[in-house]
Amino acid sequence: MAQVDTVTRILDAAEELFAEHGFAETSLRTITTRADVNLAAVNYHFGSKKALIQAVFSRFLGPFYKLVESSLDSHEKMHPDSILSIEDILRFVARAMANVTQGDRNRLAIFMRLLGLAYNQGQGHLRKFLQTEYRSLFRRVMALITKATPDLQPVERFWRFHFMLGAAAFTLSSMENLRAIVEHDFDTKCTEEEVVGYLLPFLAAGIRAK
Amino acid sequence: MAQVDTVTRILDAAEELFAEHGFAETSLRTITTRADVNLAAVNYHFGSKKALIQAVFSRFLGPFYKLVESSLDSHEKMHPDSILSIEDILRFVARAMANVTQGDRNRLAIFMRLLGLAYNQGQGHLRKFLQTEYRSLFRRVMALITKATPDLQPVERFWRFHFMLGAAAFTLSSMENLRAIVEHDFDTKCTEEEVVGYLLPFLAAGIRAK
DNA sequence: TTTTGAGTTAAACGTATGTTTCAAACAGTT
DNA sequence: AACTGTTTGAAACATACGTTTAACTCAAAA
Repeated sequence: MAQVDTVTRILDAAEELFAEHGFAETSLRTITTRADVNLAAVNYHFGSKKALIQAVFSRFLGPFYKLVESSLDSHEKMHPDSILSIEDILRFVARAMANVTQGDRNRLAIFMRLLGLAYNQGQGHLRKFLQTEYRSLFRRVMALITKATPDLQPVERFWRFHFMLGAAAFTLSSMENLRAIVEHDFDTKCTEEEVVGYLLPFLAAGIRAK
Repeated sequence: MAQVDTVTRILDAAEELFAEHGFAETSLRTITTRADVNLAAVNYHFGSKKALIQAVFSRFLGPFYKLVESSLDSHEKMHPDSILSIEDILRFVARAMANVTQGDRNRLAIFMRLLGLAYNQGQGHLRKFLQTEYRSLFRRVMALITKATPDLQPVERFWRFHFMLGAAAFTLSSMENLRAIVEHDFDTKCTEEEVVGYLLPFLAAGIRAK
């Protein structure tokens, strides 16, 4: 076996390059070159480019999924019948993300960029893949949000949820650029934690507007 | 001259297809086929695909830009020294957008998609094009927002502004997809106006959180 | 009438893409 | 050491792309 698994090297390279340039704009040759792997390796190990894209998602979403599930489970075991506030829910999610991305600062931005692309990319196989593969987690979080915002109409809650998703995906995915602007315009540095600290109150206030 | 100008037919087709499938995923052949125009016409009239993308955007941005400027001008002439609320500012922008996009539903998605790409795409031609084309309007709106939120720290206002931008860009650019989900999950149809009607209170509440 | 020049057309060009092929190299088992 | 299934390697394949070319159309100017 090589120093690092071929599959892993491909996933690492693809993750970075997809986030940087998008899916259609990133060729398998660029990926395999950066991964220092033969071109055919992608089709051998993953089957197709589409499958590689989905694999990139799964590697991130899998651990994230389990972490959110387990932390929610343990919380519900300790505090049954408790109703989480929006802030609580967001903190749970944010903490899981921080845990999954820890060690690789760019990983959060990368994932958010992928998420944004997945939503925008036309009749994407990506969105359907995400929807079917991670429906139960989505529903569980959505159910918590529903309990936390009992006065909201379902449709409006749906839209506000995606407003939150958009605010997070957009800013966190271009965090690098935005932080550079902040440093230039305000002569201040922002850590990732500070940005998340700004974000969560914004989201919470937004979802219970009026 | 044909029934409709070749240039216009190309722009119309490109606008629809870009919104539907994205830029990289839309080929010139698809565009020229739908426009019922020869393939070479794009390169003859616009020079390149990049230039076509910018032209599509300019056709939207030009009128939008002028509309916001003039409506702000006339308001300031009628009510000098008045301080606009966040809701007022958002309504000005939304109304200009509605005016520019009226009659063609995809235009809003196009614009938002371009905006997202411009922010995400590291050093693409889009970002520079938008920055130079967009700057003075951006600064004017930002100044109004500053007056409307005097208690906010500049850095936090900067972030909250981009949270708003993100929520809008993300949801409006994938509005087609999201509306389909709403129709499937809630058995309800959402008009664009309704979505914007949901969006603005969310944004306003978010930017003055706490 | 002839000339001009912008507009259109069909075809081709060069390049880049995702994918496939098949022989060579490898690792583990007997 | 020989066999076996798995992984890699270099090359080719078929296709799709953006772009360019050069012949052609045709209305208006000279």
